[in-house]
Amino acid sequence: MRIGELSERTGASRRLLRYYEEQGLIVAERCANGYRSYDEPTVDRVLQVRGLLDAGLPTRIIKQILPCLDKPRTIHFEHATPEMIATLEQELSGMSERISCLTRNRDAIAEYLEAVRVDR
Amino acid sequence: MRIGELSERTGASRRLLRYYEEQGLIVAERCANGYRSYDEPTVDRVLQVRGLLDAGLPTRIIKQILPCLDKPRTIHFEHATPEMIATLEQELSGMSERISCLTRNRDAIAEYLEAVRVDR
DNA sequence: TCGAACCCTCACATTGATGTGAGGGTCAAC
DNA sequence: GTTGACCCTCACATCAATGTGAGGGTTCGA
Repeated sequence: MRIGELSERTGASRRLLRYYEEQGLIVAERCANGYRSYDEPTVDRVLQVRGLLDAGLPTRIIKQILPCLDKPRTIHFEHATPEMIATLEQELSGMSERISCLTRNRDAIAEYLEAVRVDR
Repeated sequence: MRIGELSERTGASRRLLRYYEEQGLIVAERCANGYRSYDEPTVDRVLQVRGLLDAGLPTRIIKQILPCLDKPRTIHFEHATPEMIATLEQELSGMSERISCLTRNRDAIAEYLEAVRVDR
């Protein structure tokens, strides 16, 4: 699949897809004419990247954790250096904090909306 | 409390606190000499703002939802315009998506860490 | 009364994620 | 063989969240 189709299927602009590649978040084959060529799993990959990005993680971190999230879940020990583990543990707790903050606030908003709806 | 103390207690730089004020996220009294003066609840407010910011919400949105999140939970109907409600509903589902994406990935990371720990 | 440790405003710099546009190939269909 | 819809690279623009520093007041204790 070429960049246009990937863009349509993921909602990410072409520019952005090239940026993700530049950041090492996705990879692209090249056709003889220089066009980028993507395989099917890249679609999910891009969606996951966008989800994480949207959740506030920087590309730098996403790049680090993506290899651990591949399916089928092969444990890539090459990535499991002590620093890597430490980074992951740190990011893990950061994500948990983020999740609870988001959840707390989402629930508060839901509660507010509920109250407003009922009360008028 | 002055800006220095608030900064220390929240972990936000002085510069950032002034920025939040500029964005309408927090308010500050002024002393006779022009110094900013904050009350106790501002500490929590700043922490909440930082949590939301870190979770990926822009100040523009945070500013809109903050009034709905005040405790004691007074329903501020002035804010409850139809557009406001629509914005909130939209933001609500966005947050839910974010939460599930974050949760999914956090769990995957936890699982990975678990596997790596056991396996070596 | 001097210095340290605060505070102020203003304004320019930076970083990360994006948009936009110029200048130019490729390719299929007409 | 030209047109339209793709693709390429490069580079400058933008926006939000921050950093940083200049230039200058206030407060307070030695």
